[in-house]
Amino acid sequence: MEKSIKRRTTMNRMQVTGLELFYKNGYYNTSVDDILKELSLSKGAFYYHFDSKEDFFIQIIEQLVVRKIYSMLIEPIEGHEHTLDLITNCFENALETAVHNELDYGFVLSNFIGEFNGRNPEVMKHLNEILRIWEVTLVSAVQRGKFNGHIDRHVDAEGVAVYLMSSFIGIRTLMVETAPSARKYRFMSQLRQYFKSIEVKQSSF
Amino acid sequence: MEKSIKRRTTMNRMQVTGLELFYKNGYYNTSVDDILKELSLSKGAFYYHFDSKEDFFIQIIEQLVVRKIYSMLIEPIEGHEHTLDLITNCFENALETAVHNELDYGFVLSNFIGEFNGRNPEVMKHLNEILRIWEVTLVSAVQRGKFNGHIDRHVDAEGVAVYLMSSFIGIRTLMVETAPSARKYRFMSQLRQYFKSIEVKQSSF
DNA sequence: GAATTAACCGACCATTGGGTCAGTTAATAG
DNA sequence: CTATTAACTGACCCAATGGTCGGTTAATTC
Repeated sequence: MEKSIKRRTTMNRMQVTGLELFYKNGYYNTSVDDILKELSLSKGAFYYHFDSKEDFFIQIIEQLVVRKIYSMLIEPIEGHEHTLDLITNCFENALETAVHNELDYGFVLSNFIGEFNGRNPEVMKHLNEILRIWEVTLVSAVQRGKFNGHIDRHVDAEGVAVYLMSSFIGIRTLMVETAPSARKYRFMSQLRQYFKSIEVKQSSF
Repeated sequence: MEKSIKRRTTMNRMQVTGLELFYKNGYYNTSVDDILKELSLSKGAFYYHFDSKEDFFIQIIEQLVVRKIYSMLIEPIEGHEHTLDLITNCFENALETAVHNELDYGFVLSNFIGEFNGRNPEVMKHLNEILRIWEVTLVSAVQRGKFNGHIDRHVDAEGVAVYLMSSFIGIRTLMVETAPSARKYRFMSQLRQYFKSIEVKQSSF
């Protein structure tokens, strides 16, 4: 019976609140006390469960962020036919949560990359790992599309993946402050436009 | 003789070093002392010239960041003909500095947006202002292209602008850690692909 | 060359933040 | 019922940080 229910519950409460605050205020701008105050818990409780603030954060990434990103950005793309439709829907859904100002894991990702890049290699290792998996997923999705005859066979799958990741990360940054809904709509239109340009032309005669 | 030479020189030195460190370590993770140590100057000197750390930062944005972004991302686009070529070249150049790990103002921008969003409205005001100008520049560039007959007249200029900004901000984030040169190359290829899809088809008969 | 002032020094202050630890409480085992 | 242990408390430590202020130095002015 490794790790009792109570222990797990408390750790999870801390992680959930921690992620919320880290997302809102940034890692370096959120103190352990801030999180504890929110939960009416003490310093002792925190350091009983976690080794350090950094250890705490890495566990948040592994427990919460990775899983959520998997279910939002990875799994939905691992379907079979009509790759580009899958990706379109996936982005559509992921951005919709952003419109409603929910805790959005796509942005959490690019946010944290910005904050830790060049400062904390340990944390970056974990964030890069997520990016890598996302990239691999997209690349093989595109290759599948080429194989299935939906995507032009001259298309560079790696290129498409990088372009998709870029635009997604970027639109998430842009949606944070100004007119998220309008920007989402415009973004999705252009994404479809771009997709049309790499599709196999059905009737070009 | 408002603001003597000496004053200006010292302030500028502080700002340049400040931006460097803010870029490298983030705003909240860079102390005033860090900057001062670099320059062998004292606390007194700093608070003689600036009201606060925040005031200091805002002046950096206005003096250094805004101007640099103007010259890198705004002015090069304000040419006349062949809009899409202008934008392509502009992005190409801007990303090239990133490859060489130079202090890159495009990324500075998205970096700081991530750090200040929802935390410091005063600073965000300035950052959003830059984004707004960039957006306006891109929108009118596209409209010019439509007018000149280089861009398909059905194209949504605002949409293209948002899409371009997104992808640029995103690729800058992605280029920071992994294979910047390869990613830049792939990105530019896909950008050209996308541009082809909104160009006026020269010979569609 | 005395007076004024711009530019700068560095000791000091209050607060914050990560982390420690001796001790308390509550559940569980024997 | 007692002993043990898991879970948690909160006072304390210490280094760092933004900011203050009285004082010094060097350039300018008269």
